[in-house]
Amino acid sequence: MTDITVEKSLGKIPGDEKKHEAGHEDNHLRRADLNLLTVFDAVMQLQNITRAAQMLGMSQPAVSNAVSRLKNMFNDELFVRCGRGIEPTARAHQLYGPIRQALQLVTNELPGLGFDPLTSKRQFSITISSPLDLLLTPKVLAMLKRCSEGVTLNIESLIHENIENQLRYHELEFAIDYRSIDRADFYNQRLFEDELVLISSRNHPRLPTQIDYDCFLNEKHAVVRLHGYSSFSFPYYNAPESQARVCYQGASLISVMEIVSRTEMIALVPRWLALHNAERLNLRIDTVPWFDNKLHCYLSWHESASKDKGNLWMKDLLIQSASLA
DNA sequence: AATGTTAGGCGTGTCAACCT
DNA sequence: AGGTTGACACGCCTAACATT
Repeated sequence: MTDITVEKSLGKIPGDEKKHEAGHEDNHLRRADLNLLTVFDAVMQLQNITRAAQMLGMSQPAVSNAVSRLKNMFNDELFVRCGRGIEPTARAHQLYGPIRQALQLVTNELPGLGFDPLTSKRQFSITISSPLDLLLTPKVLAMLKRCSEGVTLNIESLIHENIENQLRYHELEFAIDYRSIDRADFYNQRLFEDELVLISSRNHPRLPTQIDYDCFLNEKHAVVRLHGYSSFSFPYYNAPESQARVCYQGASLISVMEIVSRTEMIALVPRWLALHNAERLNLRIDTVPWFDNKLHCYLSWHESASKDKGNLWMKDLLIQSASLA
C-alpha cells in the first residue's frame, strides 16, 4: 500500500495565454492598492466586516472603507448586505481563489513566516470519504499527536458536489477519496492501492465454493446509496443489469456489511474493511476476478494551497499516515 | 492626497410584553 | 395560541476630522 505518485491534472487554466500581455497592464497594476487584497481575503474568510477588522488590527469603518475601494478596483459590489451581515457576490467568489493564491505566494517569500508544528495552533480542515475515514482517521490523529501538540484537525467524512469550491476557497485544505479531482487547478496524490472483494454471510445457503460473474449477478446486492455524490458503490453498479440486482441501498458500507451479515445479500467492499469485520460479522470474503478490482486512494488539494508551508507539512503527515495503512 | 479613527445614523434581527 | 409592537443589540455606512 505504498504506491505514491503525484498527478497534476492536465488542462489549460483560462487566461493562461494572456500571461505575456504586459506593457500598459503593469501601469494598471501600479495604480491598484495591493494592500486591499489582504482586506478582501480577510472579509471573504470571515464574511464579516467587524471580525475581519479585528483580525487585521484595523477599525471596522476602515475595513468598510477598504471594501468600498475594492468595489471600485474590481468594478463590482463584491459584498452585499444580507440581514445583519454581508454576502459575497459571484464575482467575489470568483476572485477569492486567485487572490488567496497570490497572497500565499508573497507570504511564503517573506522571511520569518514559516510553519512550526511545535508552536503552531493552526487548525486544518480535511474531508475523508467513507469508508476511508474508518481506515485513516485513527492513523492521521495518532500521527498528528506524535508530531504536534498545538495543531488540530477538523475531519469531515462527507464528500459532496461542493468539495472543489471548498478546497478552492480554503474552507478545506485537503480531500481524501477514491476519486481524484481531474481539474487543471487541482493536484492529486495517489496514496495507496486498495482491492475490492465480495462479502457474504458464511451462512449463505446458495453460494458455491467458487463465485463467478453469473453467480454474482444472480444474487441480491447491498450497496451504498447509488445516487449520493461520490457513492462508493456506483462505479460497480452503473450498468442496468447489475443495478437491477440491488436490493438494499445503505448510507454507508458499515450498514451494508451489517445487512449482508444477517441476510442472503452480497456486497462489494474494500479488502481491509472486509478483513476488519469478517470475524465480528461472520463474513465470507471472495475475490472478484471479473472486475478491475484495484482502486486507488487519492489525496487532493487546490493549487492555491500548494505553497503554504503549513499545508506542505500537513500533506506530508497525511501521506505518512496513509503509508501505514 | 491617501488612509486612518471617531461619532453618529440607519437597517435588520431578536425577544419580551402586550393585544386579539 | 398566534400576531403585533417596541426596545435593544448588532453590523454596516457616511461624514468629519486626524495622521502620515
